[in-house]
This record gives sequence, structure tokens and C-alpha cells, in this order.
Amino acid sequence: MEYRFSEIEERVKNFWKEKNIYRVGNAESGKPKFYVLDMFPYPSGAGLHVGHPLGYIASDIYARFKRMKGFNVLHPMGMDSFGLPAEQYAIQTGQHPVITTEQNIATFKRQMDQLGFSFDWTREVRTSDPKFYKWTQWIFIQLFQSWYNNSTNKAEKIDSLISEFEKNGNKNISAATDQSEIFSADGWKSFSAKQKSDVLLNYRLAYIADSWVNWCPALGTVLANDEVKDGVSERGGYLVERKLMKQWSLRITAYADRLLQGLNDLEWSDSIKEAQRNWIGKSEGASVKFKIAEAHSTLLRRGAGGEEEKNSDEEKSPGYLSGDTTIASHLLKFAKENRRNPTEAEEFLWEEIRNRKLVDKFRRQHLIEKFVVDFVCLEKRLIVELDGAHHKSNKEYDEARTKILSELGYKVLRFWNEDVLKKTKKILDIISAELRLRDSVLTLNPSPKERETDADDLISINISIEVFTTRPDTIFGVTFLTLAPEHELISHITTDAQRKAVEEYVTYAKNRSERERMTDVKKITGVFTGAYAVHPFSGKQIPVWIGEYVLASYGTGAVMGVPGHDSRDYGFAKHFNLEIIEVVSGGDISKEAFEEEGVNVNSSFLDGLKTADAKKKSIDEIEKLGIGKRKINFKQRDAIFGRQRYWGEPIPIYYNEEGIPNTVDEKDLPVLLPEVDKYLPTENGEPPLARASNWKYKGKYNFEQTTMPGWAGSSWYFLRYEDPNNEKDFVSKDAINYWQNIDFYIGGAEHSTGHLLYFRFWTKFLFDLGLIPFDEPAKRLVNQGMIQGVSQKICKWGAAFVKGPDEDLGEKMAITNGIYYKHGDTLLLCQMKNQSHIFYSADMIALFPNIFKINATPGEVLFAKANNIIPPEKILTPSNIPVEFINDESGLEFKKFIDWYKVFNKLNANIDGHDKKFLLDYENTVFACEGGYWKYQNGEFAFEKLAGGSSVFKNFSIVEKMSKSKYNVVNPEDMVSKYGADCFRMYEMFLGPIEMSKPWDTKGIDGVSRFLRKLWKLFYDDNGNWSVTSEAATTEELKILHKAIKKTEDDMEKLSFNTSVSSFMICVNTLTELKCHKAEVLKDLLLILSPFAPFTTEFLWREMKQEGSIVAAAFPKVREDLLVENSFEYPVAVNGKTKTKITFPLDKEILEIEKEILATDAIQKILDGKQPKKVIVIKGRMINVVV
RNA sequence: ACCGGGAUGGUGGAACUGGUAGACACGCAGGACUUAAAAUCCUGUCGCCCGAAACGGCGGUGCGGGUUCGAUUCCCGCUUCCGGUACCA
Repeated sequence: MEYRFSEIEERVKNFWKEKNIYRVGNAESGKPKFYVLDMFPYPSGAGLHVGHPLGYIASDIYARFKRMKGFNVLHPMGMDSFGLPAEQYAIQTGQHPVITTEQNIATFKRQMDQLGFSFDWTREVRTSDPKFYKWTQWIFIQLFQSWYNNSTNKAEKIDSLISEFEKNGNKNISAATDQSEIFSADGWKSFSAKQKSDVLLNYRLAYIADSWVNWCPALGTVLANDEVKDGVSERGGYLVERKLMKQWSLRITAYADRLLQGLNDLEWSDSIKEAQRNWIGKSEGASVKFKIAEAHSTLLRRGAGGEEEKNSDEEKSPGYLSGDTTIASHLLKFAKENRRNPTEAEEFLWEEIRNRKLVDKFRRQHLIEKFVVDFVCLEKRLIVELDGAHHKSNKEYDEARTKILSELGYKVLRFWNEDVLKKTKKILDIISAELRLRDSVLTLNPSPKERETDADDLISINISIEVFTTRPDTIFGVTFLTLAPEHELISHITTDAQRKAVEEYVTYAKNRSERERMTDVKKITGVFTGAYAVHPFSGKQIPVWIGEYVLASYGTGAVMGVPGHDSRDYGFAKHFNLEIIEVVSGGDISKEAFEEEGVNVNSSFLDGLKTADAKKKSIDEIEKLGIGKRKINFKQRDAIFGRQRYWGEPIPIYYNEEGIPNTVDEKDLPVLLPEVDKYLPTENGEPPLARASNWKYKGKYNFEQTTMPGWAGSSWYFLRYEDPNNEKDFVSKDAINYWQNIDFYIGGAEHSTGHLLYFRFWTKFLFDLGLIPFDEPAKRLVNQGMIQGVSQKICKWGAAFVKGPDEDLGEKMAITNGIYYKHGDTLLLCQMKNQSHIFYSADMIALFPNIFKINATPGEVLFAKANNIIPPEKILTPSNIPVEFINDESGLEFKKFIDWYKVFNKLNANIDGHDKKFLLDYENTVFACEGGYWKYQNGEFAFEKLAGGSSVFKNFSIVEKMSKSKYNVVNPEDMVSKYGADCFRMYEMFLGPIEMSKPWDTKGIDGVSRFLRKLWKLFYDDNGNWSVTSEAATTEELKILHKAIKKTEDDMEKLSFNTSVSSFMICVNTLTELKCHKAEVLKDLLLILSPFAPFTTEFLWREMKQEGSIVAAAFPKVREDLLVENSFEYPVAVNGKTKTKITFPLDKEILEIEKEILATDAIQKILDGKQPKKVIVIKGRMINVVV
């Protein structure tokens, strides 16, 4: 027969199905196990594109190879089926995400099966399947019920912590915790249930806390730091704002050190390991407090009515302080000193509140910024103040105070003491009503404005600034301190003289976008606060500055400036002319900062010490003075775990009558996603699950309303494949003991700091609880490169012409920073990479007077900062258009494109991203082309000519990530129907090393297609007749075969699939030349090819009447004896340049070779009578004659 | 800016631990078969030079140095591209 791949694929598929060939058993197979896993895909609506299969093909080849090598191979596939796109689609269409997801999965599976992957679909897992997420929820419960014991360095059950509390309080506990104050066993026992719960939350690995998050109002959800790019959401580009919310978080920081250490033993790529190390970002050093000189300490007004109660929250739990934490302790002490007896009214109202006549939690005598207020509900930002008679005389002060608190976002209710006692119910009603009105989710207000102070009411407080440093040894080199512009103490220490400058600078820094900071890194900015700090050892006064190079989010938001030994401090000091002192010798600090280690000088008691010793000594001294301590800082922060979304796993938590979070009973799992009317957040900003009616636990308790993030299911899914249908356990002991962890994991490098960290974290946690026998999920990890698409772009709003006077400037800028094409001598520039500058020609400016609103002389080049002249949305942007409208000869088929464009427009009003704008206003869009513009006029697009231009449209292409929104997706189905699955598989492998990214290009696929037909011809002659013979093979033929076997086997472990494909080609080419149709050779050839081309080889295997399926056959053994050569053709070089080749037996003595070589004519001729200095002979390699 | 990985013919790429640079393909050119096309097959294909040819000469793996008998491979200094991180004190 002829090579008809579609028929072959059909028949082979049926055969495999009949035989259930890919079913994988467990230990009963008696074989050693091998676990090969792909990162499972999110089943998007676009289906698979040619980039997806790259990793799947590689892992499939590897899995098939391992199977042939006698392993019981687990090679499953599943779906990461919770995610935002399905939810977005549901929001737009009202269709339940279950339905969309189901449809998408069906497409994905069909496409995968076409490619002949050896997945055992009976082991499929889907993260959105309740049978699966039941166990995701179960693991969450385990996290909630655990704490991290630093003494044993592992997670333990929370019960062990509670029993320790009962015995000794928390003084002996060393834990990963937010709990900072100590309590005794009696203290613990005296706590209320709510208090106990709050304390335990500070220890649990899954905990709830108020935290600042990135809130995206448009998506109605919280985004992780790595999902926010340049202040907008990565997906969709919506604005993101900082907001304070109650959030479920996972205490991954407890594992920071182990996640770091564990990397050393993994067979992962260096780049991924390095990325994880940097992400965790461990640095060792010290924290040091610098006192602000007395004269600059702020004078603070004492709080009105500020009574301090012994058992107030502040004392027990500083974690709840909402005041300025640095001055808090001083203020609290002050409040105590000025204690007065609580008024009857206060006592009374407190009792009323405590008896839970009000739902929300109130705190008493709480510190807010600089005031102690009587009662406050932090969640709703409601303050209740009670005034006695003496306050009546102080009206102005109260008003000022109320004003400041309102600016902070608080509502202040003020009542007379007498009224509280007489009209209790009414007052409680007012408070309740106010509480109901206030949103529990609050936006941060701008920093409080300073208020006028009244000298009579001032007190003086000592302020100190805490810094973190990795070089405490350079402490004598400190000549200034720098604070982040956001630093909370700035307003307290700034002198009046500097206040204006500081305010201006802080405003400037706040308005600086990420992008601006990115583009001018070298720019040094800062301002002096006017205040001085005192050096703890020398007593010298050192200025305190503010600089945007200091980040508020890392360390303490303040650094000690050591310009001699830190390059950023050096730049800052040079720029502002600050003192630079050398304290470590070895460099030349007049030129640059010396950051290496050396010997201390000018450093008092550290003089003469080497850096390492100086570090130690300096920290010892710092600790002695009580102004700081040894400290390890991590960049990594705890992972926020709650999402304000519908399409995710519900968090298995409910709240009891007292508002205490409890876990749902295991027997009640899974907590199913409730039905809702809409998939949007509620009008009050509550998550979508709040829409569910009658969704109560045990009929009365409220469930947690946020859901888990996308990475929850993927953090443990690999375990479930081992035992996918177990209803009693997340995975059985038997299965886990047999299959263990992943031997070979493959996926994209973009998950290096997300999924790959969380998945290691969960594995370590499950290991700590003794649930699994290993603490790393994947032994070997390979990252496949991205297959990029070639997108076609056109320019809207026309393009810019760059002409003289400085041709170079135009061309160079365009080539390195933007996308361009040339039109004669004119460079047509479409977009600058950083978008900060765009060239426009005067012609263009003249053409669009309404856009540019400036005058220009024809021929002039305008070098314009885009946002100065044109509103940002009018900036010229290239836009992607579907590849199918591009004709190789004539460029864009404009009419066709426009027809599509109009229709598409109407259908896709809700498309994400910046293309949305492009698609929505085609009537206002102008398309640039060679020599003119297409403009929309009178209901049609018409061409408007510039002088001498043609109307041929010029598109241009660019290589970028394949994605639906870029219209550059190549569907594997098209490739499969055109060339066959085997050809597609082999071609993707032949493209190059799998780790490398490359653009998709079908140019070379014909070569692979020819190869398969050549292979076929070894089996069938030109007339389609079977031509395989049973003759014995010659040694030559066997040699060729075994060379290929050896090469394939070696390449397999290196995953060098591109070179194995070429060795198959060599083998088939040679066998064709030799006219070899011998079964003895062809049988083994099919075997080594079968991992790559499973359909064709299985078919021919059956035709050869071989036993069983080729999938289950053994990989052929290499006959090394055939590969041993007894002679070698030596390249002979003179001075390293190859001149000739001579063959010698391999066992010939080196000395003899030397002799003979020198005697040959060729060498004699080159030597030309000269004596060789030296002859180098390396057996089986080469010969070099040195003259 | 830092971290990681690259840069080899017209193109994708190959070259084991320092040992014949350009395997295997694509494309291109010429030829065979064919009425023709497709398909297939054969020949050539890093550049320059000499020549009828050569198993001739010279140069050549981003650039500049170095180590070595010998460097695509190792070292130093750059340029540039891709990916990651975001001034981490």
C-alpha cells in the first residue's frame, strides 16, 4: 500500500483502544516504576496551539522509551480547569463555567489524542472536579490545623501547640509566627475563645489576617504581586489599587530556608534554581536603630480622653495596632501615665458592646495614628468618642481631631457621657446603623496631613529609625540615613524649613510610575528632611535623607548610607555632596564604592579586623547596646490564598456565632461551589459567593466567601494521578509508596517562581505530617522553550516618517527600540519599545491637525515626548491582525480584512487588552500603508494618497508569544491533517533542542515528511507491494543499524531529540542506498523509531506480523561488538591546521605512528626539510605536527 | 541595574570531557524522468583566491585580547539578543 497516514492513524488508534494499551497498573506489574509528568494545561477556549505539544511530545517520547526499557511508566494528563478566563466568559455570557470548561476539555483531549500521546486517561485529574477539590480542601484544613515548629524544623499539628500553651504559655515556643508578645499558661487560660482563636491564627500555616493587597475593581479580585504589571492587571490591563482586606494566607515563609536548601539536590536547570533563590532572597545581616537627635523629635499632642486600660488590646497584641508603630509604645506609656478612672459612661458602653449587642468588633482605648480614641471598629473604620463636661470647653481641638481622623477614612461619632447612660438603646442603634452603612473593605487614604499644634498640649517623644543592613561591619562608614518616600516617620521628623521640599518630593515620588523608574534607573533623586540622627558609636550627627532608591516594602524601608562601600549610597552621596568615609581598605573610594571584603580602618574597635570578623564583632556590640540584633531577611512574603472569585475551590471554613473561623468537618467535604445568579462580585464588593442564597453550613453558619487561587490544585495534583479514584484518602499509602515522586517533569519556565515554589512547599508540608515519604515533588525538571508565533501587524493612526536632518538618529532608534519599515529613504516608524518617544513627520502632523494640535514646517522632524503632545490613547500603536489576511505577494488583503473587522468588532466588544480599543472604534481608525492612509469616510474605507505614494498596504511581521489575542495561533490539527501526526511529532522535535525558544516555522517540515515516506519505501516498493525479506543482514547493515540504536539511546537521556531524528535520517538514507529490505534490520529500526512515530511504526509492526503492540516491546540491545572499529582515519594537522588524513590500526603504537607520519610524502612536502619540534599523537583522535 | 541562557552558512540547527567546524534538514542552483506540472531521483551549495581538476592556498563559529601543540568549547574585557527579577540595603 501507499503511505496514507490518516488511514494508518485511524487503524492504529482503534487497535490501541481495543487493547487498552496505555492502561497503567501499580506495583503488581512487578516492574520498577518511572513517573513522567507534563505540567497540565489550562483548557482555554482557543484549544491547543503548536506550542503546547512541544513538551508533551518530548515527555511522550521519553515515557515510551522508558517503557521499552522495562519500566512501569506513569505518564498521565489532566486539566488545570479552574481559572479566570472561564469565569470572565461566564460573566459576559451568563453560561456556567462548568459548561465552558467541559467543552474546552473535550477539545483539548481530542487534539491530544490525535497526536498519539500515551496518556492513561483513566487517571485523568481535573482541579475543578469536586472529587478532586475535596482533597485540595482537605489539605487546606491540614494547613489550618498545623503550625511550624522552628525547633524541630517541621510543621506539627496545632494540638501540640495548644497543649504547650496550657502548660507553659508560649515562652518556650520557637515558631514561624506573627505573635510577638509572650503570655503565660494562666494568661492563655484566661483568654476568651475569640482571643484564643486570634492567637492561634498567628501560628497556623493557613491563617487570616488583614493585609495590603492589590485590588482590581474591574476584575473584582485580588491579584498576586506577580500578576500586576506596571500598576495594572497582567490579564486585561485593568487598574489595580492598594487596599486593606482580610485575607487568607499561607505561611510559606516558614519554609523559606528549606525551599532554599532543597534546591541543592535537585536535577533542575540552573536558571530555575537561581530564579527561586533570588525569589526567596535570603540575606543575613543586622537590624540597627538610629536615634533621632532630640531637637528633631516631634512634639505630639496627647489624645483627648485617652485612658489606658490595663487589659486593653494594645498591650496584649501589638499586631492589632493601627497607629504609628514606632511611636506607639511611647504614646501608650504616655497614655498610662495620664490615666484617669474610666467614666461610668465608658464602662457602660463597653459592657454593652462586649455583650455583643453590636456585631462588629470594637477595640477600646485604641491608638489611631497619633491619637488614642475611646472606641474603634477597625474593620469599618468607625470611631466612637465619649465626651465629658470638660470637653465642652475644647471644641476647636475636638473638631481638628475629628477632621484628621476623617481624612484617614474614619467616621467619628461623638456622644455625651450623660446620653450614653440615659439613651443607651438609641445610641446603640445609631452605632449599628452607621456600621451597616460602612463598607468593610476600605481604600487607603493619603497620608495624614499635619495639623497645627498647640504648645500647651505637646509632649516630646524619642523617635528612632530602624535600618536593615547586610554589612554591619561598615557601621563607622555611615554618613547619612535614607528613608523610602513612603516611610511613616517622615512627617514626624521633617523640620519646618524642609517641610515644603519634602512634601514636594514625596508627591513627586508617589507619582512616579514603575515605567518611569525603569527607564531612568541612573537618575538620582532625594531630599533632606532637615533632621539628624545620632550615630550609636561615634555620637556624630548624621543627616536623614529621603530617596526613591530605597524601597518601602523591603527590610525596614530605611537604609544606613555607607557611601564608601555601597554603590547606590555612593551615587547618592556624590550627587548630594555628602561625606564619604573609607572604613574597609582595599579599594579606591575616590573613584567608586568598594563593595568587596577587606580589612577595617577608621572604625574604632573594628580596626584591623577582616570583614567576616568585623561583622560578628559589630553585631555583638550592637546587641550589647540594645539597639539592634542579628537578623535574616527574606524577600519572599507569605502567599495570599483567598481570591474574590467564583471559579475556584471554596475555602472549607465557616464562622461560628462569635465570628471565629472553623474548619468544615472532614465528613462534610467537599464544600461544593454554590449556584449564583451572576458571577460578579456583589455591589458592596463582596465576592461572588456572597450571592449564593441559603448557603449555610449546618444550616446556620456562614461559609468563607473567597475561593482558592489558581495554584491551589496544581500544588498537589501530581499525587492524585497515583491514585485518582480514591474516595477515602487523597492518595493511598500503597500507591504513594510505589510511585513516589516525579522522576521527570516538564513544563514552561514561566512557572519558575509561582507553581514550582508552591508545589515544593505543599510537598514539604505533606512530608512533615508524615503523609508522603518524600519532601521534593520532582527529581528532574526540564523547561521546554516557547514556540513563538509570527504575528502580522499594521499601524493604526498612521505611522511616523523620520527624515533627515539626522538620519542616523532615526534609523538607530527605530532599529533598536521599535518596529519599523523603510519606504524609500524614509523610515516609517511604528512603535518605540519604551513608548517614551515617538517620531512624527510634519506631513503627518499636517494630515491630522485634530490629533496633534501643533504647527510644523513640512520636512521638519519632530522628536516628541509622546504624552506631552498627544493624549495617550491616541498614541500610534501597531495592532495584530489575523495571519490569514496576509497574502505573500500583495501584503494585506485590505477589503477582506475590513469586512472581517467590522463583523468581529460587533461580536467582540468585550475583548481584553489594548486591542479592545483598536477594535471598537474602526470608524475613527486610520490605517497606514505605503504612501498613504486608509480612512473611514461615508460608510467605507477609502484611500487617501500622500505625495507619490502607492496604495499597496504594507504589513510587517514580528515574532512573539503565540496567543489568541494576537491572532497568530497555529493549530496543530491543521498540521496533522496535512502531514500526519507522526510527521508533526518528529518535526517539532527536529526543530532544535527542546529548551530553546523558537518561532514556529513550517519551512522544514517537508524534510521530515520525505523521511517518513523513505522509511515506508523500505517496506513497500514503488508499486505498493510488501518488499520485506527474511534474508540475513550483512555486517555493514547491522553496523548502520546499531550505530543508530546507540545514538538514540544516548540522546534519550540527554533529551537531544533533534539529533536522534537526524540519526534516523542517516540510517534510513544509508539503508535505502544499500537497498536493504531485511526484516532483521527493519524490525529494530521500527523499535527505535516508535517513541517518535508511534502510528507508522505500530502499523508496520503489525504488518510484519510481530507479537503484540510495539508499545509494549523491548528496546533493542546495542551490539557493541559491531561498533568497535579496529582502525581510525587520523586527521593530520601541522601547527593545528588539518592537512591530510591517514588511516592507522587503532592498536598501533604511538611511536610507530609518529615515525610513519613523518615519513609520508604529504608531511615531508609541508615540512620542506625543516625539523618538526614535536609530534603529538592522541590515540583514536588526531595527530598534530608542531614545526 | 542584577541574575540566567544565547550569538555558528541564505535558514533551522550539529560538533562527546579542548582534537577533522558546518552533521541532518530546509532553501537555492543545475540536471534526470514527464507533453507539462507535482512527486521522485542525481549533482552542487561557508566565503575569497588559483586552477582543467585536486584529497590546492587563505580566511572563517558576535567583537578585542589571553592560555594551549591545538579553542565554537577554557579565561579576561566588550557588543547584542532572549527570558526572569525589579533599585533587596
